[in-house]
Amino acid sequence: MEAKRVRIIDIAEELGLSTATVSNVIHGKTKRVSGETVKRVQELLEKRGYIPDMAGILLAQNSSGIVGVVVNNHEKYEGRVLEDGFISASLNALSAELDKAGYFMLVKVLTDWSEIVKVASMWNMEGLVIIGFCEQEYHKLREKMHIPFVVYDGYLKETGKICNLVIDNYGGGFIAGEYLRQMGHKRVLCIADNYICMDKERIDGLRDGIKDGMADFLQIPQKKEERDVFYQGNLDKIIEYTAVFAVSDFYAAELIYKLQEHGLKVPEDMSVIGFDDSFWCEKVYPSLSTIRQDPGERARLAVSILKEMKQGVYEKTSVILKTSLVKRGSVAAPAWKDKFWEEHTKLRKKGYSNE
Amino acid sequence: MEAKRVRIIDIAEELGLSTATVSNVIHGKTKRVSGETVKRVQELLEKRGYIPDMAGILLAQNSSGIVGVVVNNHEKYEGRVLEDGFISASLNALSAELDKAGYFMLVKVLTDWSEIVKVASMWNMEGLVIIGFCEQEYHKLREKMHIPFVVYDGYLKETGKICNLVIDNYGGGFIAGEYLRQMGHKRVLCIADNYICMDKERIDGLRDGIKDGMADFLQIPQKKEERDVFYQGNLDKIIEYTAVFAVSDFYAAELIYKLQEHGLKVPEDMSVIGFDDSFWCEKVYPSLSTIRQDPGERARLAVSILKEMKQGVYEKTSVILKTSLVKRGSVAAPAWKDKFWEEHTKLRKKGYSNE
DNA sequence: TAGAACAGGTTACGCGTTTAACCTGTTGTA
DNA sequence: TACAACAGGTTAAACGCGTAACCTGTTCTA
Repeated sequence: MEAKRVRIIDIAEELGLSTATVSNVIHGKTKRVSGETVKRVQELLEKRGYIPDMAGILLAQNSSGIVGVVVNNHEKYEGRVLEDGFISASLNALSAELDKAGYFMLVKVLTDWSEIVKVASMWNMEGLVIIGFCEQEYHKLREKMHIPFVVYDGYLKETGKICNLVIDNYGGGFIAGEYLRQMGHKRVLCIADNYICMDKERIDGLRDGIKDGMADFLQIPQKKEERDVFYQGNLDKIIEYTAVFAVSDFYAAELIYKLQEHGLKVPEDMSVIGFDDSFWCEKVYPSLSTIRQDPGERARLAVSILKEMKQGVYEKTSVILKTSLVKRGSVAAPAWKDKFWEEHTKLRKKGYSNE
Repeated sequence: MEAKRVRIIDIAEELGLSTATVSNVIHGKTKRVSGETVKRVQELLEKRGYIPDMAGILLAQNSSGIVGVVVNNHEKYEGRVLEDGFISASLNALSAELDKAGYFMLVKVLTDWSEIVKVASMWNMEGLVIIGFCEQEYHKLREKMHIPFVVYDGYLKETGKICNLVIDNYGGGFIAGEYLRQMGHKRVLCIADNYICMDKERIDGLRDGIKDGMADFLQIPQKKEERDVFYQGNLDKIIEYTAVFAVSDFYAAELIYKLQEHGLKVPEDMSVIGFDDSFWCEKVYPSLSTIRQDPGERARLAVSILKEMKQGVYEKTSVILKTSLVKRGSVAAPAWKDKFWEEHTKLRKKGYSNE
């Protein structure tokens, strides 16, 4: 079990060389070493199964090759944050990109924002990807932190010096609205769990996309049980609309559930469109139409920007990432409701005026 | 940006002490240090914001506090392995448990099994959790690897010395079968992408659970496009059964999609039960009945066993984890099909005998 | 023929922390 | 009185690696 590990010095001694030469061969600095020696060293490294010890490397060159991925343990995930569609997709993409770039990925789910500096510093991380901390004082963090970091979907009052990879929330909302309008919807509802940051922008986009149509907003609770209660009391209101734009696939799926539970069909009786394009969107029935964000592109950007920052290029501005529309099965033309609704409204107005 | 980091020696010098004393205070070895000094040191550590440097710790005590989580990049996930319901749930639970135990989690998605030793060794990891490598020669790994590891769902010919946390596949299949039988099903189909390891045991369990009922097996392709083609040709066969047990929620959801796409209702026309209890099972409609495995329990076990192994207790035997039945909306009694089928069979037999 | 250039190395040190071994002065014990 | 025990430290070595600076001998050049 406890096989003694092979060190550079072991290789060097066995060949009657110095550690420096072996190190040079390992790092391809082969100008100073004869081809013959290079070959001998490489062969023995292979034969003995030399594996570098990060402890030494860390100490000697003061960088670890670790990139930290820090995820906000927001209570709305109820302790299951890494299972969320968007988060797990981001993690998956980051894992692939970091691997490709030769970095290691250390994942840390944090409840306490202030721990970030500590973790990054103790490991001498190459960089940090910060996910899910929307409204934070990133400029204060920049001062405390002496390594590069990029932020996913930060909501910054002042930009500059902070690299923020933010999804085009307005645009996403807009194309959702435009699509719904094209499909013939005139009364659309947006459901979201808050009215700040990203959600506000998505709603604004939706309103502009739907143009002369109507786009209302309904705030739903963040906790599952509260949402269940909420839907009991508010489904009536919701079904007065012909389409719902949910700010996440998660909420979209839940709404579809509630609707179908009450005997309503999607998309026949109600169109629903989500946001994110989670893994399971195409597995469920009706498959979920959604506004896609591309985790792969964002991860590629994140890693390449971290690299550039490492080179000293700190003036990286933030990037706004484009969304795209994914048409699936949960959106259709409003079949009958609009006509019904016109009638209903007439009747109701009559009723009122008659009273 | 480049604030000089505070080292033990800085603290020591400022107080006119040796680094050893400061180190002792940090590690609570306070027998050799006066209460007065302890207090002074602690206060200065706090004031200067001392953060330990893992490089030094790693070098000095030859252990990193890192636990690696290694995930098999199986092609069936098509590059999205960390988005899988079971995998992401495991990761989430492991993240929480490792954090609680004071470990760091380094996530590595591996295509090449043999890289495991290298990664573990170069970081002097405390331990390893190996996920998704079903049939591998873990005994050979044990010889090469000089740190503890636990395996998720390994399929080992010889047990002993390897700690394998394996789900009770037979039991899971059994309770699925039992439940379907209780609901009145007599002709059940199991769909799986292979007929080895876990899947075989689940099918065996299903057969015993369904008792005198019939449980057939159908192998589906691992690649999405091939499955699409497959379903086109085989949906007819599938709907001759009254219930389907899928070996993953993923496959269950996909089947439900295919069924509903063809105008069949779940559970009215066909009952479907999955395996895993993924995040989205309760979000979709019909919500997915499934055999639950508890990622939290497994993660707790994994971490506590790794700790024990670190103490030298290597004789940890494997653990078989119990599953549980989660009744949701995708299973119901077979309403009409059985009767229809009896008629159909009679007619067919007649037809044959007459020929 | 001086000395520059270069090939092919070696030596020495730094990095931050832990820990075994050592030191010194004081008090307790037989 | 001798010396053990202990409090409260200090010192120095060790850990594995990378690298700047240095060294030696040979060949090329003016």
